[in-house]
Amino acid sequence: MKPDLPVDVFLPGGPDRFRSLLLSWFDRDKRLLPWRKNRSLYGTWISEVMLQQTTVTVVVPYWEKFMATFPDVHALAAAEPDEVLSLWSGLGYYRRARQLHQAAREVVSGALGKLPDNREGWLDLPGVGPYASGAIASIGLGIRVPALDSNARRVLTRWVVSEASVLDDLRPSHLERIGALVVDPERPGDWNEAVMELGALICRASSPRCEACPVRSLCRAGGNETADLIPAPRIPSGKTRVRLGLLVLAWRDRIMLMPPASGSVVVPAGSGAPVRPDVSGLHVGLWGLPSTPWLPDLHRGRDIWPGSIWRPWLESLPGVERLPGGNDPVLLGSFRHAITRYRLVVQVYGLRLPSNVFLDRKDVFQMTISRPEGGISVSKGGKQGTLAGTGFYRWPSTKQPVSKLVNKSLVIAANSIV
DNA sequence: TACCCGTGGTC
DNA sequence: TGACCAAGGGT
Repeated sequence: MKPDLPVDVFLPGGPDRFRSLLLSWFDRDKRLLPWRKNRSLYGTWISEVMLQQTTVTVVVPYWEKFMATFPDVHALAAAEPDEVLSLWSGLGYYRRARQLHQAAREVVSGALGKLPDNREGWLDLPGVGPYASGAIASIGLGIRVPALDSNARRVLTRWVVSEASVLDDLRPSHLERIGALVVDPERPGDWNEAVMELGALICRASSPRCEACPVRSLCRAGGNETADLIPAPRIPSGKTRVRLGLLVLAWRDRIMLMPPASGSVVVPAGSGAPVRPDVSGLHVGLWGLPSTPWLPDLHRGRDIWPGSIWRPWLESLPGVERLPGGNDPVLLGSFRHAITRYRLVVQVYGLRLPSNVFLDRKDVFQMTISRPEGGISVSKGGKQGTLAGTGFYRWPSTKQPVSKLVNKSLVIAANSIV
């Protein structure tokens, strides 16, 4: 793998044959995805951002709802940040939503006044990097540029490298060059999609289906039956074990949420007071359940977060000096969850406050969830609305009852806490 | 450069 | 249950 080797050594079988086989397969076997019908530049942009590190099946419903709510860049730019985040709730990587919204506003208020018509223009927008700018320019604008995501890198690497021992010789710059050379001049967008589709369906990271591959006859790794060794596996990074408690504080027909950390949270930090669930940049801009701080899980299996730790804070609320059943939340259960580099053990506590306690203190809780028929609505700063206008962090749904308590069934939790 | 940022599916 | 990974970008 030397950079001065002839092109046909870099491109086994030659680019024309490779393109022809792959595009024919793509035309026949490509998935019918919502953003592939009635293509638009805007819709392509939204899909590319949502698909970053996120699987297709997860993205589909989010994309459809997003497009229905914000059908064009003007609608998106005119939205409140909270509305955009709410449509992202559950999708993860929430910075994408904030940057998408910011980019829309830059587009609308910028000199151009419309979406960029070249790759460089896209690259200037927040949240659009080397890959996404190439994908949008080729798929949405028909410009002949590569779009090298992890799928494409894997496909190209296996195509040109037969064994793991020479992987070190294939530098990133070589891969970039190969990627740029091989883009189909007539159908650049279809080409980039085809390479990614092959990587997603056939040339998978684990257990590649070489027997079903349309370009197997040209593929060095496939021919050598070494595809599962290429490219080299990444070095895993360690997970930090963390334990935390969540408080489901029910009052009347409501569950308490705390406002985004960027807002004015008057609850004093320190002993006993609930905090926002975000830690060092996680869940920025989202509302969330009151939480204990995240602390190292040094005592596995032990209940080191008794619900009583919130007692001082609870007793500071008006009318909560002494509750009939005591001021200590009860442990409802626990679940495990992983967020990027953290492995969490989450213990969920519940406490129902008597309905005659007055809790409409905007300086403590700025939003609560209530439960009308047909959905969840919120009161926020005294105004009624629906949850489809407020982003909040949803803990992952599992089949465990406890997890349901803190997710889509917050309503149930409100009624189940006695 | 190596981290950091979420979530859900798969084996 | 846990490791791996998916249409990456920002710092």
